[in-house]
Amino acid sequence: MLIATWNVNSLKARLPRVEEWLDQTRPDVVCLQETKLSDKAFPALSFSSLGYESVHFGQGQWNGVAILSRVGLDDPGFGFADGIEPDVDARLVAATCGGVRVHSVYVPNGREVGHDHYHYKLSWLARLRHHLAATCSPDGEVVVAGDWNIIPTDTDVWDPSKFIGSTHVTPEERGALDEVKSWGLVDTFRRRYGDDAKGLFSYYDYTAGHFHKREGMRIDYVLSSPPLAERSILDVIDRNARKGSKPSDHAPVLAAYR
DNA sequence: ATGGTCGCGCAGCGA
Repeated sequence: MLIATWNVNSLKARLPRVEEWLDQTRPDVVCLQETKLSDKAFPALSFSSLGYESVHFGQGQWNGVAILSRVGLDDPGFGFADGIEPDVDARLVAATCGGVRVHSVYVPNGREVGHDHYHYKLSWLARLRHHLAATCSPDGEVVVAGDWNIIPTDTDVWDPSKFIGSTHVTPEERGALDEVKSWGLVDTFRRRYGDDAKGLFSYYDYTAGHFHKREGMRIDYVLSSPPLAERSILDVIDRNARKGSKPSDHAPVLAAYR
């Protein structure tokens, strides 16, 4: 089972690159973020012609998440199921694919430390943990994959000194991520490569040649429940997909299980 | 050179 996550930064702008990549890579399941499409505009036919069932949760213009699967796609879930008021944004969609409960997440950016959007980010992560606890068990096969907008450790960014006082690295954000992980999710990528493996990034700002200078951050990851993490056989970031014409600013991240 | 790029949608915000 090969599962991928990719923030495509507009599926409308990225569809040719996504189709090419699906054809070449043939993952079993793909979590997409930032489709920036309404559900009506989601190109389900493009994916079905490549052999993928799909589910999309969008709002148009901003956000929007999807799951593609060629190993079945059942019991779709849209947003939080915590019985509180609905999330204002389309940032979470779930489905069962090949026996795995898969979640595609687009964690709020936070904008600035202390900003309303920063508090929204922290509460969103707390709601995600509650959502997981209410809808599935870490004793089962669970994947939560997406754009987390959090740099888990200083190893996951090219120059931590550039991020002092900014979002993505604060103890509050890292603590909120740790709370989600402590429900029962493993970052198999970091476990595989160890804390001394540097320069492995999933996101590079479009500006100022950051990609070519390898100035990026690892903010996209596939987290796995322990039974799946035990069967992990591969974790890679597809850097090639960040190259060429009209790339997303994020690279796809892939995880495989035996 | 004190910015640098995208995508949205058509000004300026968000990332």
